[in-house]
Amino acid sequence: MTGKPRVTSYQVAQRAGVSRTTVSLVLNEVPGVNIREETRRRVLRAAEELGYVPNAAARSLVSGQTRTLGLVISHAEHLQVDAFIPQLLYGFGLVSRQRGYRVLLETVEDVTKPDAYTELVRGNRIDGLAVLNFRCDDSQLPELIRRGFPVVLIGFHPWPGLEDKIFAVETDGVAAAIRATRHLIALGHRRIAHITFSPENYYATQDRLRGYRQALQAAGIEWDPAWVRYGNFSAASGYQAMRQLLRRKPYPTALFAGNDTIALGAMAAIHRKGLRIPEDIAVVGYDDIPTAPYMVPPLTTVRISPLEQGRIAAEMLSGLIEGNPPQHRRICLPAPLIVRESCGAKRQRAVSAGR
Amino acid sequence: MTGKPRVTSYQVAQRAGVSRTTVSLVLNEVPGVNIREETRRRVLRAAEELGYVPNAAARSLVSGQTRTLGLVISHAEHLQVDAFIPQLLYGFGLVSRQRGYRVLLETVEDVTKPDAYTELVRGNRIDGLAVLNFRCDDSQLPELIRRGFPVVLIGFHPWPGLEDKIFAVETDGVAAAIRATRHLIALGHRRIAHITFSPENYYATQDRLRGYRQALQAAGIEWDPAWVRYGNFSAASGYQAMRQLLRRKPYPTALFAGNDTIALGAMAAIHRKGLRIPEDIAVVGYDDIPTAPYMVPPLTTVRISPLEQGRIAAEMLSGLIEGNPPQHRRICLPAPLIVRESCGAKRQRAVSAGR
DNA sequence: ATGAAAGCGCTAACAC
DNA sequence: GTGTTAGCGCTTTCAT
Repeated sequence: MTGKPRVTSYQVAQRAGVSRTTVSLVLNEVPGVNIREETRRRVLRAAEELGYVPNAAARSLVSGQTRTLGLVISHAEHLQVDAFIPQLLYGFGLVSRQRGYRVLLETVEDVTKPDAYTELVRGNRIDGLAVLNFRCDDSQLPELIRRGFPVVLIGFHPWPGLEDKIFAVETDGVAAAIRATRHLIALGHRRIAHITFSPENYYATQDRLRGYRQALQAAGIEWDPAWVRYGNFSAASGYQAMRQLLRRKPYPTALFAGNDTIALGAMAAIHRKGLRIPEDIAVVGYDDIPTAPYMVPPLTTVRISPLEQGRIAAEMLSGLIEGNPPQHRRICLPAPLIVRESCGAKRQRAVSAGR
Repeated sequence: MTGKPRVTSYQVAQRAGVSRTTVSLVLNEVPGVNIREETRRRVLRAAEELGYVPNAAARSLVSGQTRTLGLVISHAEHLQVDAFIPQLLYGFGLVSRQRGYRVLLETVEDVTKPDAYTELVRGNRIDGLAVLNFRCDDSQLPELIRRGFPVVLIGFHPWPGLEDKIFAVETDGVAAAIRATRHLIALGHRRIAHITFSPENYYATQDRLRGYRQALQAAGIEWDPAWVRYGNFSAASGYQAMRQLLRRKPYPTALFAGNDTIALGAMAAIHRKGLRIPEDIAVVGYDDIPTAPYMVPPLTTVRISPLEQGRIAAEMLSGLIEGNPPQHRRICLPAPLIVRESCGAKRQRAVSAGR
């Protein structure tokens, strides 16, 4: 396919007038081996001139290492609408590259058929695995973890019997949801609706629902199932769900949306109905996507840090692979409530700072 | 690292009572080789029972193939704010998986140091390369293409002397920008502003600027450089740019935004100024991101098809690798103008259909 | 129809 | 210090 003849370590050795061993020793800077400075130079020069790049397959065949990290994204279809994943990807890629790893992206559609990433592991394509949005009923992952394969979860999910073997980055979704809901309660709201994701979806979104209910309960507000609606991650689903909520009176006076995209859709529905935000209905979102400050009105929301989560996941994983397990098995990032105007706590003024 | 002993083709052969050759023959379904049905069965069973997965490194070492596609994203920081890339990723991943390829994601920060993906190629980590957002001054890629390495560009960029060697998916940005601008002109606007990206950025955005200018010129409207502002891909930059535009009178009566995210930011600035959309200022975007129908008001915009572009890129690339070059070297996707309400052509009514 | 043997490009234990 | 040699696990002629 390529016109150029392949450059192997043999060619380099020839040109430098040494053996392939020496080439390997020099290029890999093997510690504890002293090579004459002049030889060293010659090898480096030869490699440079020939544009030598070691064959990854050969190297990994003998070393057992691939210098590649697997990143599994189940529910890949969310890539289309969710703003969390790309930012995570960015952070993950950043650190991976810094540490000399490639990223193999595995987008999984159907997680119930979980052979997808197992093949990566068994086929020795990757040195470690970061998993996003895994399903509760995924059976392959626990086995992998139990066997000691380096795995980092993004977003934690409790696994009976495996708690002390799991490495994870996460945010405390329950606490954040409580904070968001309590904020609305403190503003005087009692009819607070919630739009979340289909029940069988992420564990993370169940957290938000749980936090929402706990906050209501703590405030002595009775929980009305009719005020909880299910959508997916899209603005369209938020729009639909909000329309349903607005179909019967009394309206809720506040909404805690499962994410910012849903919030955007819901806000469109509210505007359409001729109601004002936050005067008629206050809105709080979740994610703090980059466009949140520019919504109408600017969205009050919970800030999670996808970029940071990506960075940390890559750091933990590379550490794990290289035998430096992170100090803490579970890193829980803060998820502060960013108060803008959609909740009614602030009056209209300059756009709040972005991120 | 893994507790389990590695399963090699040897183990399978042992268990099935055949040689490794036979195992390879059976598992790879090598054409032109007849193997007794019973032997075949035994091998398959043994492999199944042992959970055998061929070692990728070994296989690629001997075959020279990796079954891996490289996807290079330069300007990786755009992952954070741009909605185009994740959708593209989704489409690309979808088709890649279908065709039996893995995806190696290479996020490049600094494209002027373009060793990044060259290592992938020379190190034989990938069978082909898809490149998004490459820079005009990238010097490695032409060399790769010239050598016959399978490369597909996402978004075309003219390369003198290489036109007949390039494979690309693209949309006609100039035509789309003309359509968008002309639409505004037809609505009676003559003071039409444009917010685009920094000049040294993508070729694609230069297209939009060019189309904008051509449309103005064709309508006999003088081009005023003061009405063109530069931002990056973010809503924040759109907000800032619009504020600048609103700083001096007369205001533009219409805006053609370089992308939807910028449009969102600009719309926030317009609202903040107490002006109405579209009555005071009409807005047209570019991209048709999934949330466009839910903006306030719903955004008139140009629909490009990132998912489709991703699919096609993966199709072209796998075809190229397997010796089935696509019929057309350059596939140019339509980019229709989706008219919603922000341009003022439609009056307020139900939210337009999503995508 | 099946098996023996060579070799892909590299690293690392062992000689010299 | 540097070269020789033996694999890593697989595919693939070439014999049988």
